[in-house]
Amino acid sequence: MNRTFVFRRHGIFGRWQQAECRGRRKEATTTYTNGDALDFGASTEGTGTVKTTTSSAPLDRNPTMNKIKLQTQQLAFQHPVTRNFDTQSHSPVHEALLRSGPRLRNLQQVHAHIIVSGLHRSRSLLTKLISLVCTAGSITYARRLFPTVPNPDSFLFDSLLKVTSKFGFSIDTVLFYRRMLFSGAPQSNYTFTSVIKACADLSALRLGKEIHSHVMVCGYGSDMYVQAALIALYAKASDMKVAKKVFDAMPQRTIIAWNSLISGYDQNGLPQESIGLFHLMMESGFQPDSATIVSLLSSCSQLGALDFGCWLHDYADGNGFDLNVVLGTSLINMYTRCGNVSKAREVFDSMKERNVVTWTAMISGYGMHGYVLSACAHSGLIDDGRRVFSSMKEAYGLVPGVEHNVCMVDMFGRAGLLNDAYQFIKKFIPKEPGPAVWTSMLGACRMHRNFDLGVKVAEHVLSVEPENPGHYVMLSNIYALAGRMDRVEMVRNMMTRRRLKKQVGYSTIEINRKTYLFSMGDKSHPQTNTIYRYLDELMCRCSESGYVPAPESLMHDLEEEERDYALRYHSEKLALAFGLLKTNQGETIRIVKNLRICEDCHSAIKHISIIADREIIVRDKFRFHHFKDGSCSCLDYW
DNA sequence: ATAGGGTTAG
Repeated sequence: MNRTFVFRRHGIFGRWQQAECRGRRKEATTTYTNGDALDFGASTEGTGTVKTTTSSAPLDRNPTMNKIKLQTQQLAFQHPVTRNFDTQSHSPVHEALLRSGPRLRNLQQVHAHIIVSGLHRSRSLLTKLISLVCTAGSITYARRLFPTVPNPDSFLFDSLLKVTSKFGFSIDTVLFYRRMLFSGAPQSNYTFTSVIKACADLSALRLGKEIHSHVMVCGYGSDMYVQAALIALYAKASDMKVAKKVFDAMPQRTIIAWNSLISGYDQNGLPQESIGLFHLMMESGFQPDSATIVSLLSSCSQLGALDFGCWLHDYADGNGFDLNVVLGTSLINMYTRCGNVSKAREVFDSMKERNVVTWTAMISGYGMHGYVLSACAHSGLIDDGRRVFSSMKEAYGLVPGVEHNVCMVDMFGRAGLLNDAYQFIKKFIPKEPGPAVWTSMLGACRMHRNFDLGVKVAEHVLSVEPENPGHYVMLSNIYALAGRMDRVEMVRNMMTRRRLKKQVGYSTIEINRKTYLFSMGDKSHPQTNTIYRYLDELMCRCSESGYVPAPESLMHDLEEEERDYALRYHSEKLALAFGLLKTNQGETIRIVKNLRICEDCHSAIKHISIIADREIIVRDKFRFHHFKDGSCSCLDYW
């Protein structure tokens, strides 16, 4: 049977995408012949897709090997062969190997040199060659070289596992490990760090657990390197409980183990836990390094915790951490996502090296703050948008994904070009557009009060995703705006019947590096009375200056909070009142909301920015709102 | 004969 397995790693943290960035696009997809099953008798698991196609393995026609044969002949012709079996580091072949570095062209020549020198059975030279070839990005070359090595030993396997896992050829790591088991070469603690890392990159939990049992059997259960790798494995496979268990069982912890766990919490959407663990780490006498800082910056981004983020920036500066691409990009993300674009730009300008991630962070930062999209209502920019979209495919050969389609519909929708949005869906999205696209369309209908189209779209979305409470809320809002209260009631009943609950809305505000959380009608804060009294006072003054509360029909606005509560105790208003009380005149107020800001709050905060004479920045689920002197940076498009 | 590990950005 000629079956070939094609594995394609995807997901944002995928190593193979990184390989593409480094210009190793060719290797982003690798093929495996069917002799190499992935498992050890049990089935495998992973987030990647493993699909089977039928084709013959073209290994014999490998052009690289042909080239080598040719070069070997040429070399033999040009130079008289001097046989030298000396494999010390001074041998000319070995020297050449070290000199060539991870460059494929040079390595091919050295390979030829090895063969003509009769050293093709030297395990040490071949081990080094395979490692370098793999570092140069050619896994196919490495796979071809491996069978030519006589009696592969543990050292060879360890090197292979290390280099393949390091450069993202995770499946090869697993396959070579399997061969290692069959060959009888004993595993070392080095073996396991590489294999576990490969499993982590594949998010292969079951396979990882199997390896974990091998670790225990071989007696490396308390090796700190292996343990750190295991923590990262469980963290990447979203099993934080086991990750913590491994961590707790460590006889002596290392900064790497701390970092693994901290980043694990962060990447599993638990930024509070990640920061809490950091404090614990400091108390245990460990100093954060740049990896710690980077993970914590990401946690700050999630929380919108600017003060803590600034503290981390100062820490990195004060301890002479190098502002490399990773740290710089993390800082840019932290600053934009915590509401300070100009600081982000400062970091961006001071960076020595920038890559596509860095640029994307800066550009999307501007986008979130409305420096790009707020002007979308002008048709000139709509044309720009169209041009950019078509250039994606034509100039860059990129296939538009769901996110790009959503952006286009969103752009048309904001500008009120509902027809264009609809036409775009019909024309550019071949199959069923998917719920995200329709949701965007639905939002546009609501924003521009197009009831007929809105109802039609909502009903369609409901049929596609009957489990998503957001759609019901949106539909009921559209009915409410149209004054069809009977229909509103009907939709609400439908939700109750299907036992669907709306997402709970909350807002956070950071004061003196501490984050405070408010939910609607929240009375848990010790200073609740003061906060409510101050908020009442603020709202009165708003009304005096012309603020009109949103009509009753809007009380259950968007997908958030209970309508039974008065609008004035929405979480963002509570957080704002608290913030005004706790900060000094002239300080900017920053609030983060987990859902979209409601229309009533949006208009109230515009008034409050005048009354309290403050700049107020609210980050909602999608973008930033900068309130100043009675207007908002989103120009009421949101 | 042979070096060496685990953690970090969207």
